[in-house]
Amino acid sequence: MIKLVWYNSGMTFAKSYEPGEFESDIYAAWEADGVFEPTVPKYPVDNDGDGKDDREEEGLPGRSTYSIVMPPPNANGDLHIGHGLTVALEDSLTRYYRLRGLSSWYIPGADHAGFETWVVYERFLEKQGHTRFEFSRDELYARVWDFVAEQRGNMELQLRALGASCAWDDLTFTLDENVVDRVYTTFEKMWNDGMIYRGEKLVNFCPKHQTAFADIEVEHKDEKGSLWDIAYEVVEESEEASSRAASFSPVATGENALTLALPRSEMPEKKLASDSSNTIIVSTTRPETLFGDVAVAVNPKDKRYKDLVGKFVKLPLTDKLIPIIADEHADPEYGTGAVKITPAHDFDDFEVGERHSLPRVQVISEDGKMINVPEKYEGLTTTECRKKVLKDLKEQGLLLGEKKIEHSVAHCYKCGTVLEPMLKEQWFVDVEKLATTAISHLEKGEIKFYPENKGRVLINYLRGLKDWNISRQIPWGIAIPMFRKIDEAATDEPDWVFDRRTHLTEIEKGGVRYVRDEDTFDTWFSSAHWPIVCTNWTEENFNPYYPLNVMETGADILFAWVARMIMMGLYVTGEVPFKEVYLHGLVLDEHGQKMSKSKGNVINPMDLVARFGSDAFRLGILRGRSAGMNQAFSENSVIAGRNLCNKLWNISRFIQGIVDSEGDSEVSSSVSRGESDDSPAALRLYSSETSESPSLTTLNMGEDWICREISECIEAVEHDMAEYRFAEAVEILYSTIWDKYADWFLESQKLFKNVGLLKETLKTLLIAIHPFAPFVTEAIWQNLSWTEGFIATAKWPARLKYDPISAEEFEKLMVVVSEVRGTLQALPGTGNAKKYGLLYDNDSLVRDNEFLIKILTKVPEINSLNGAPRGLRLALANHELYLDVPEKVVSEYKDALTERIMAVGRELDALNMRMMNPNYVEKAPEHLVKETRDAISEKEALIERLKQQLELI
RNA sequence: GGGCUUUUAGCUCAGUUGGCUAGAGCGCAGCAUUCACAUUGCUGAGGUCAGAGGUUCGAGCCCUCUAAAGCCCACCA
Repeated sequence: MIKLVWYNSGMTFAKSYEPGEFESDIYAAWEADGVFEPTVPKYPVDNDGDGKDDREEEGLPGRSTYSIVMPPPNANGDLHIGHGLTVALEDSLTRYYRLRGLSSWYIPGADHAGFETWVVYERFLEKQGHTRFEFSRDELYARVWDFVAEQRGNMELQLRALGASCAWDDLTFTLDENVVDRVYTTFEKMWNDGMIYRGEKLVNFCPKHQTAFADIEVEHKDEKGSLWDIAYEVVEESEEASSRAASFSPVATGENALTLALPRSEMPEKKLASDSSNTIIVSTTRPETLFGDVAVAVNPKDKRYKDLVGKFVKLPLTDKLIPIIADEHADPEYGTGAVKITPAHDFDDFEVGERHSLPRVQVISEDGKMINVPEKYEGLTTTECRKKVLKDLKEQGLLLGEKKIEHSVAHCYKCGTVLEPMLKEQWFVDVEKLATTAISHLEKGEIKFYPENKGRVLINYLRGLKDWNISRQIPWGIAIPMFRKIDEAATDEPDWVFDRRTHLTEIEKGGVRYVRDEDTFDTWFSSAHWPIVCTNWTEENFNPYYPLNVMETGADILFAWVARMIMMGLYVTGEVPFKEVYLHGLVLDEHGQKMSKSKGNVINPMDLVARFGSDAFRLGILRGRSAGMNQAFSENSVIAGRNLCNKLWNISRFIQGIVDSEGDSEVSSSVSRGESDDSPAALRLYSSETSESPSLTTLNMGEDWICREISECIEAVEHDMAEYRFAEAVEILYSTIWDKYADWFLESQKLFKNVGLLKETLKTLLIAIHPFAPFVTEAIWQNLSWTEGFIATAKWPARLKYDPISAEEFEKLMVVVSEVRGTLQALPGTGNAKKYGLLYDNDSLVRDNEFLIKILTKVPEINSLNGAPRGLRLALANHELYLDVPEKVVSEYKDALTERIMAVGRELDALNMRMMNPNYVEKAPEHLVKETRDAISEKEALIERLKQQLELI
C-alpha cells in the first residue's frame, strides 16, 4: 500500500493548512490504491463453480452495499455550482457509508446531453463557416463524438478536484454501448407491448434548431402582443349550408347577427354602419395562420351564436368556406366568444380538430416560411406574412380592431426563439401503464422522498401525464431503431420495423428494403435507464447494487428525470430503481438571486476550490442548506469552512507536538466494534452504539466531559446522515471540534496531558468529519505519527467511555470560568484578567481545580478566603466565590450589578408565573415541574446574594 | 384556475413527535496577544419568531384566516 508519510519523511506540520499542497497528491493516492472500489464484487462471481452467484449464496443480511449514481454532468462542459453541491452531497454520503463499513459504490457518469451539446456544436460549426446541412447524419454524429471526446477530460478532472470518491473505471457515458443496448431492449419491449406509436401530433418546434421538444423543455414567457378582431363573412351558399338555410331568416338577422357577433360594449358605431353583411368576428393573436383555419368555433352554450352553428364562413383573403362549429373550447367571456380553429398550428385547435374530425392544413413550414397559401403570401416569413395579412384585411375592411394584451409564448429554452407548434410525425410512448404502475408503487411508500412533500407532488404530476414524444430531430443522440419500408410493392409488410442495426441507414429484411428513421431519442428516454445501466443490472443476474440506496439530484428535474427513472425502472426490472430520493434546490447568489451569466453573479466552484480548498468549498456549500430549498450561497461560508480546516490542522499540529515531546506512549489503536442490523434504513453498519472504546482511561473531569461531548456528537451525526440533514451534521461537528474540543478540552490539556486520549479523540473527530472534509483529514492522518492506512477507509468511531458524573462536574466548572471571564470583562478598566485574583470559601470545585481554572481564566492567583468576604461576589448560586477587587472598583460596578439583579428578577418572575398556574403543576410532566422548582430556588438564592453584594457597596 | 414552498438577529439559515430563558455562521462592538492556530482567543450588543384569532398547563412549532415573496403545472383564440 502506498502510504503518504510526510511525517516520516521529515515533513512536519506547517503553521497553516495549505490545501493546494496536498489535494491532488492525496486524490491520486486514493485512486491508485483502489480506495473508491466497492468491496462486494460488482459482477457475478462463481468461485465454487456451482453455477450460482456466490454473492447471492452468501446472502447479504440487511444490506451491506451502498450504491449511488452521479447525475451525469454534461461531458463537454465545465462543472457549475450545482454540480459542486451535488458532489458535496453525494460524496459525503458515499464516504460516510464507506466508513461505516458498507461496500460503497459511487458510479460516475458523463452525459452526451443531446440537445445541449448539439447547440454548442452547431455554434462551433457556424464559427467555422459551416452548417449542419452540409453533412450527413452519420458524419455529424462522428464529428460531435470527436468534439466531445476532446473536451471530456475537463469535467472528470473537476470532479476529482471536488474529491468525488467515485469508481472511475465504471464511468458510464450516456452513449456507451451497454446504454444503447439497454435502451433498444426497452424500446423493443415497448414496441412489442404496443406502447410505442407513431403519430402526427403538434409538437413544439424550434425553427432555428430544427427540432421538436418535449413539453417539459419548453419555456413559457409572458409577452406583450396584440389581439386582432377579424370579420369572417357568414355565407349560405355551400351545399351543406343551403339545406339548412330554409329555417334561417337572413333578413331579420342581418343586423342582429352582427350585433351578436361583437361584444356589445366594444362595438364601435361606425363599424356597424360600414358593414351590413352577416359576419362573425374572431379574435386572434396570429392573423397569419388564418390560411390554416378549418373552422370557427363558438361555445355550444353561447346563445348569441346558437343559430350560426352549422353555417359556413368565407375565409378572408381566400375563397375557402369553413364551417361554424360548437365546441367547449370557445370561451364566451373571452374576446368575441368566437375562435378560429387552426389545428396544424395551435395545440388547443389541434384537439378541437380531433373532436370534430377536421382536416389539418399546414401553412408554415419547418423553416418558418409560409406554404399552402395564396401566391402573394407564399414563401414569406411568418412576421412578413402577418404584416401583409393585416394590411390586406384592413384594406378590405375586415380588420375591426386591435387590442394590446399580455400572453404567454413558448420559447426555445436554449436560444429563445419563439417555438412554432408544428405538425410532425413523431414517436410517442403511451404512458398510461407506466404512470399508473409508478403511482401505485409510490402510494405504497416504496420510495422515501426528502423533502417529503415531493412524493405527493410527483404522484400529482403522474396523474396528469400526457403521452411522451421521444423523437428528436438532431443527429447527436441514440438513433431510434426503427426502419421504414421503401419497397412499395411489399404491401403485406408493416410500414415500420424494429431493428438494432442503426449503424446502417438501409437494411433488408425478408427481401424487403427499409430505411432508418433519422430521428434520435429524447435524452430523458435513455437517462431514465440510469440506475439500471450504471449498476449493470440484467434480467438474468442477481444484483446487490440495485435498487440504488439513494437518488440524489436537483429538485428541478423531479418530473423530467426522477419520474421517468421510476417508470422505466419498474417497467424494466419490476422494482423501483432507488429506495430514497434526496432533492437539492438551486444554489442562489448571496442575495438570493438566481445565478445567471447576464446578471454576472455566477460563482464558479473551481475558482473557490483553487482559492480556499476543496474541503472549504464542500463545508461551505453544505452549510445552511436543506432538502428541496433554493438557498443563497456566498464566499463567506467557504471562508468559514477554510477556517475550520485550518483549525483542524492546528489542533493536530498541537497534539502531534505533545506526542513528540511526551513520547509516543503505548495506546491501543484498535477499538473493538460490534455489529447490529437494526440501524436506520436496514443498513448493516458498523454500529458504535453498543460498544465503547475499552483501552482509554479518563484521568480528570475535562476528559470525561470531552468523551461525552464527542460521543453525543457522533450519535447526532449518525442521525443527521440517516435523515439527510447535512447542514446539521456539519454544524455539530464544527461546534464540537472548535467550541468544545479546541476551546475547552485542549486548553485544559495544557495542564494535564493524557496522550492516549488526545490521540484517540483526535482520530475520532477526524474520521467523523472526513465525509465532509476528505482532503484535510487525510492530509492530517498521513502527517500524524500514530495512524495507519488511509482515513478514507478507516472505521467509523466507537463511542468513548466516560464517567457521566465527572463530565457533569466539568460543566459546572465551565460555568464558573465563564462567570469569572464575563465579570472581569464587565469591570471598568482593561487588562482585568491579569490584575485580580479569585477567592473561594469552602468551595471544593474551585479548590480542587485551582490550576485548571487559573489556566482557563488567566487570573494570576486563586486563594482561599480567610476571614470576612471581600471584593466582588460572583453571581453564581451554590458557589462562594469573590474576585479580589478593590472597593473603588466594586462600587463602579454597581450599575452593572443592579442591571444583573433586574435581569435575574425577570427570569424569576417568569418561572414563578408558571408555577402559580395550578394547571401547569397538575398537567405538565413531573420532571419539568421539578426543573422549574429547582430553577426558582436557584434564582432566588442568586438574587439574594447579589442584593447582599449591592448592599455592601 | 390547480398544486407546492417560504416569512425567525443587519445578512444567510437551524430550530426533528409542542417543554425555549429562541440558536449558529458571517457581520458589528469591546478586550487580549512570544509559547497549536490572527484563517486566533475572550466578552458583548442585536429577536413582540410576518400579522390576527384559536387549541393547550404551555405555541416559533398544531388549526383557521390575512398579508408579502417565490416556484411548478394548466390556460391565455
